[in-house]
Amino acid sequence: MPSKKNAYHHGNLRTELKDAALGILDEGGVETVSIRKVARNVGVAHSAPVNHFRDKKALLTALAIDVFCCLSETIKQKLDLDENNLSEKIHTISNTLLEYGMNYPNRYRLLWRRDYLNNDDQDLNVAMDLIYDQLLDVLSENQKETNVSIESQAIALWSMIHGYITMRLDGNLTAKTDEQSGVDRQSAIIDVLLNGIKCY
Amino acid sequence: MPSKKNAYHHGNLRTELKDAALGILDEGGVETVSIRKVARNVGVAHSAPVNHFRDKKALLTALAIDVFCCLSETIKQKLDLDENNLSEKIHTISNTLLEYGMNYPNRYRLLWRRDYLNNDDQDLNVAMDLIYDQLLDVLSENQKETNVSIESQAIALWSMIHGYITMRLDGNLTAKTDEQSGVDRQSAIIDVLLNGIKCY
DNA sequence: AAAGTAATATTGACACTGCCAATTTAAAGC
DNA sequence: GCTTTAAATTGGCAGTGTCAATATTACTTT
Repeated sequence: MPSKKNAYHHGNLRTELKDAALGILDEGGVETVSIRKVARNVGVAHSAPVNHFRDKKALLTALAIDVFCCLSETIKQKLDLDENNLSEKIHTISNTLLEYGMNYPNRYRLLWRRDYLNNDDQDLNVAMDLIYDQLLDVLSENQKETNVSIESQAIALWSMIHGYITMRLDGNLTAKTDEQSGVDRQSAIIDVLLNGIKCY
Repeated sequence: MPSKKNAYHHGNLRTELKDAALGILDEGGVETVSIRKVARNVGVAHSAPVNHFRDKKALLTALAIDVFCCLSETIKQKLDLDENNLSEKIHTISNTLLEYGMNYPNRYRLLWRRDYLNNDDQDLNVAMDLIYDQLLDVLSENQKETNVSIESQAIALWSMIHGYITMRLDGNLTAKTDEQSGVDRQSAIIDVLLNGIKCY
């Protein structure tokens, strides 16, 4: 039933709307996504989407869920790929997220634009937790005893990665190698977290 | 010359526009700020602001600059207050930023909404660097030799603080105390950065 | 003081937006 | 075959940012 061309009832309008919206999102960011433009690109009346997405937030939320799932799936695959040690796994997660953010900046940004999303959407929140849970899993492997909880470690890591990517995407930082160690900045800040600033 | 009431020429319209915009920003976030609404609140024609702010971005950029300056000034004062050691200074910066973010969530968010700001505005970028430079200054006090550069340490710290605040403001995290150490989460993640995750 | 210039505010308009209501069309269920 | 339901259409409303033309005031220069 999904293949009905030139029909009044489109058949798979929902999917096509998402695809079109994703295209517009990639192109110009979430601000440029308008329901009417999406409808226009699909070739359908400006009010047709309402049957599939209650409002603009519903459409964008659906996109964000897809992105979250895709992203956590990618991380999962990379982690499963080879049997790395703990610190390598952390670098892998960090690099995967950064790479995705650089490749799809507007998709990554959408994930955190809560003002454009239905924050109460349960599917969205479940999808968000997929990544955080992976961090928890990886950190749980650590045998060394620590002062603070695994949760705080995961939040510290998650915060740092997200903050760094955000700034990179916003153009506040540029891709550079660490002036001292010679590794790229992304790896350097992860190393800071792993080893500590160790003051005094 | 700033005091001219009931005059055709307002006198200090620019300042009043900023104040009104700040009020709307605080109330409902950057999305709810519209030039027309600002003009209405000030009691002036919908197109009057154009003489003082070229467009909406110019108005919001002016606000962001003020916020950045106010914020870095607050940090400066708190750091000068007493002669703390390095780790305490870092906690102070972190706490100050978080506190400001919790008190003025929409102002803090505005700082990073580069799509609403004139990114090329030089004053804005200078104001942004005020905070980062303070981080650099504090970290430069560290005597211990490190693997990575001060810059990477500052970026790591800045990223983590910003990422954490962002998530807190977005409701992805709630205020909690660390399950293990008993200190608040904000302090806990700073401690993670200071001491390191220490895996091997 | 008068005239001319620049700054500032007003009004009106345009194209765009999200959303809503009423309507038309097609599909599905009995 | 008829009814019900789903899906898409059209038209309209209030709101937006921005522009152009105009009116008003303030400042400068003579």
